Amino acid sequence: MTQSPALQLHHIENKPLRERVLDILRDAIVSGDMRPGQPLVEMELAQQMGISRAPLREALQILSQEGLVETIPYKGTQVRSMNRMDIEELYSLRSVLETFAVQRIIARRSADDTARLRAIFEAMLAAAQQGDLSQVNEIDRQFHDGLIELSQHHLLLTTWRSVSLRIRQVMALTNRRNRDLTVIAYNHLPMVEAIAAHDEAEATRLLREHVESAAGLIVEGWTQPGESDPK
Amino acid sequence: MTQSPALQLHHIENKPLRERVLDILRDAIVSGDMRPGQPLVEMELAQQMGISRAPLREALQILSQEGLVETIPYKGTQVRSMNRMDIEELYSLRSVLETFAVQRIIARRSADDTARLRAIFEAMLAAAQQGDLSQVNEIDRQFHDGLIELSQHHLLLTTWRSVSLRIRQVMALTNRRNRDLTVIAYNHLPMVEAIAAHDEAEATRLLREHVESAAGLIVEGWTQPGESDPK
DNA sequence: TAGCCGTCGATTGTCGACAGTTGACAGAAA
DNA sequence: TTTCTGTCAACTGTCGACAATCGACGGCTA
Repeated sequence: MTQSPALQLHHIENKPLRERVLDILRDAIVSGDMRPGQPLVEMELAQQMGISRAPLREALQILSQEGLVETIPYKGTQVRSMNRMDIEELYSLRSVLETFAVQRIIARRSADDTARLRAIFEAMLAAAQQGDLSQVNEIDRQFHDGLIELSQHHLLLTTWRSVSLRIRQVMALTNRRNRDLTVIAYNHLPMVEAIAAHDEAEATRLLREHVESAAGLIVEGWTQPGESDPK
Repeated sequence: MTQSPALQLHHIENKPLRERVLDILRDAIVSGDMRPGQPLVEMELAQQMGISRAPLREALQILSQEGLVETIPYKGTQVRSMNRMDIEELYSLRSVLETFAVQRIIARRSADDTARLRAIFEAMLAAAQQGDLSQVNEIDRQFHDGLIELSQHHLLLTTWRSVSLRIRQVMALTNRRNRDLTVIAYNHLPMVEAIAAHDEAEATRLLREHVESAAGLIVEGWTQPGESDPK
């Protein structure tokens, strides 16, 4: 028998524990629930999740590679703390990567691309008009992730993931004052239009400006959280 | 007692097994001793090195994050194979990262930086004149690593490491015809001079050209090794 | 009192054994 | 034959126990 017809059972996925643990911990870190400097004791976490240390350690390895935690052999692991320079580096590299993505998008001149970006912008605007901050943030993330994806550069995507995770962490740790959400949303429009117009110079200029202003807002009021500044 | 005077004992280092294993495997891969597609069976490797599977697995995790091997849950790990597109992505991202580094170096306008680059160039030229291919390659690596280091951007350095490892692998897997070594060496001189002259436009143009020609040489005669091309 | 050194608890590193998953193969059913 | 199903071997995933390391504490000696 091939298959009884209409009944569609959905895929039950069986990830290794390591990956489920990874998702949980990563989420806790980038959401700010686990704060910089917080020690991650293997036994403790494993017990808490009801698993053994092996898969937990493997998850920590990966987080370490992603730059979210810091492990010192024979000493332990803690959530990585960031100082001003880390944040500047983060945002400057982000700017470089996104610029590269935009250049590739423009070079391809695909109408689908601009349509998708426009759609994301519309969604962001709608959320902004309803004053839904977290939704705006979520869509903003989609917008920038979208730029990278549309560039169709797999290695860039991989590299981006690691940078963007830490940016999310930084944003979660920053208590932003509520600026006007619709202004934030409209900030994205010129960039979409520049891409649609295949105007590389303008698009990259706008992007750089966009990222730099974002960085500025963050760096400005730092020093509170993970004090790893002085020496 | 503080210390008896002149006797200098050098540091005996005690890395976890995981890291020593990592170094060995990484080296075998980027040197081309382990070829793309080659399966890495945990039990086999562990036995061969006389250790247990735990630290070996942790090393494989990291290699996987570095993009040197590919792991599929419950199936296994193998040396990652690369097709033409992978190589194009590798070199295009490399170009972006190095360009960024050069811009930062120029912005800092440090005489020490240019002195160091000049010194590396001199060494490369000397090796080239003696026809020492592997030495030229080694110094070429130092040159490009040097650009990244001099940019004083820690996150960039981290990102670079992963890209440069895979580039080394690609180069090791390519049977280059022996071009004139002194020509290769002299190719680096204009870039050093452009940096010394703080001429950003020229420096980035030269760099892009440099990387693109390198990529061209590789991509041209590919298809031999890790055939993961078709579908 | 000041400096050295053994001891100890907490935590990470490593190991060997067992459980679960996969793909291939052989044999039963149609 | 062809299709399905049980079985098996080769792995990877997970576990609990043991070994090694580190920092701190406290006693010993000068």
